[in-house]
Amino acid sequence: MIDLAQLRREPEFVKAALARRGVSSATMDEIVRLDVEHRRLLQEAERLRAEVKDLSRQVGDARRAKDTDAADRLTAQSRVLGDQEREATEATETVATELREQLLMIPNLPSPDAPDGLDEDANVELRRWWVGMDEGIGFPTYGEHQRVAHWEIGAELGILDLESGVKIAGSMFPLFRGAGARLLRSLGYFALDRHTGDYEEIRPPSFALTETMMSTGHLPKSADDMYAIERDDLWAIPTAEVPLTSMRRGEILDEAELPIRLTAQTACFRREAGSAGRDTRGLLRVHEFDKVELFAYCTPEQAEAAHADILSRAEGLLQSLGLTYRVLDLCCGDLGTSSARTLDLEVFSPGVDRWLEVSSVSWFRDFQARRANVRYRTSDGSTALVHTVNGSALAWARIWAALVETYRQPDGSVVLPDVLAPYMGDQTRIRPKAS
RNA sequence: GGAGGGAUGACAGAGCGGACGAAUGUACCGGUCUUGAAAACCGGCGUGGGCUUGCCCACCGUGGGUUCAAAUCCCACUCCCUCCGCCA
Repeated sequence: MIDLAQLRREPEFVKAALARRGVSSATMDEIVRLDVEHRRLLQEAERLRAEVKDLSRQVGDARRAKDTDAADRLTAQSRVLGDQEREATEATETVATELREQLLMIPNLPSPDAPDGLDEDANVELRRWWVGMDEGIGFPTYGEHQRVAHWEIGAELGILDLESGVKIAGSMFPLFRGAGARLLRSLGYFALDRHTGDYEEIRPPSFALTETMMSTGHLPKSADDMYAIERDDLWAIPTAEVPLTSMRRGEILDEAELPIRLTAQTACFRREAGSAGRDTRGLLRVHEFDKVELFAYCTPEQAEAAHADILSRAEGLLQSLGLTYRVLDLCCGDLGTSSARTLDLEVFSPGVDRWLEVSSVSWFRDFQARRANVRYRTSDGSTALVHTVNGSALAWARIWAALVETYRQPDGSVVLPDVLAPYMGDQTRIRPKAS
């Protein structure tokens, strides 16, 4: 949620910042109008309530003094004012609700550093990395044996069974077999082991309350992108960011605790409602995948370093796996609702000949903290909102796809990166079943 | 799923219709005393909101209701504890 006090203080600044991501000035004017109206009504309601309270005290005094006449007179007076107060409060609530609903739809102010632009074409590529780059070797050229889509490789090796997934849950729910399934498990262990020294390992619930979804900004705006279990008023989490942000919801943290750094592996569920018909083949876009997330609650001063740390860890994993990737600086229009600045990592997948988004490293400033009401006690004793930052360390499915395509050999087998050997039972190569 | 008990400030714990935003204790912060520390004593010590910055308003698990007046009474829900049943 944006800061309403800031909107009052410097409306033109806020409007200009939001205009960079396509929020109209008229929308903000309406919010300002509601805010003014709300405060006007609130003052009137509170004035009446103060009067009723005062009269009630006088009734008590009169009763104790056995002055029945005065008590009856004051009671009648208070009753009349009470009715007025109820009306005024109701009017205040109506406007407050309207204001809250509008405010919840407003995205975060983009960072001044975020590039201009209204769609993904305006994203800025910051850098690329590939194996051997540091030694002066040029961007890799991929052989014909690597120009095979992962779903073909998966079928060939018997490690990906999309048909069974469809049978069980419908399209875009993949099923992995044998070494393919173990490869996923290995990626999870590998990513967690890399970070659990500095980030506390968390295993959160996979479902969340509406309030929890509100806190990160996934609701009310993105309801169609998520799976709902209406009977129990629960939502399937689209990322571990959701439970981790609410883990300390409503708390006032000790400044000495910060930054609080957490990591969690969870399943992530996405309906992909807006993308029907796109990327339907293989693992490019799926409804369920696993992901290791890195997350931190921190002070505003710590946020930049925390963001950079998560980015370098996410990059470090891709480098260890020997995957080619690039870093994109998302333009204002392509930022997620809650984010002020996001850097995306995309791996190059030679078989499908595309860059695949595998990580989003975002800085939310106090946007989510305001919704989740997560604060910390500063050294001078006052409270302030924390900043939240997070990023995917490793998101499967797409990583899996890029791995098998990148490491496919001329004989059709897939060689596994050395770093996974301890997790693969020292298996270093996946061979076709027949051979 | 059934029966009972409970939910109050950082923690413990009182209050069970009328000056209660809330006694008391602990913890914490400042001061006195002390070479220093402890003890003792004194003072401070919830969060948010509104505006005329001194005042007002809200919050005692959540949401409704009764009343001139609700932490306190009534209803529903949630969560925690104990017991019974079922179960990975």
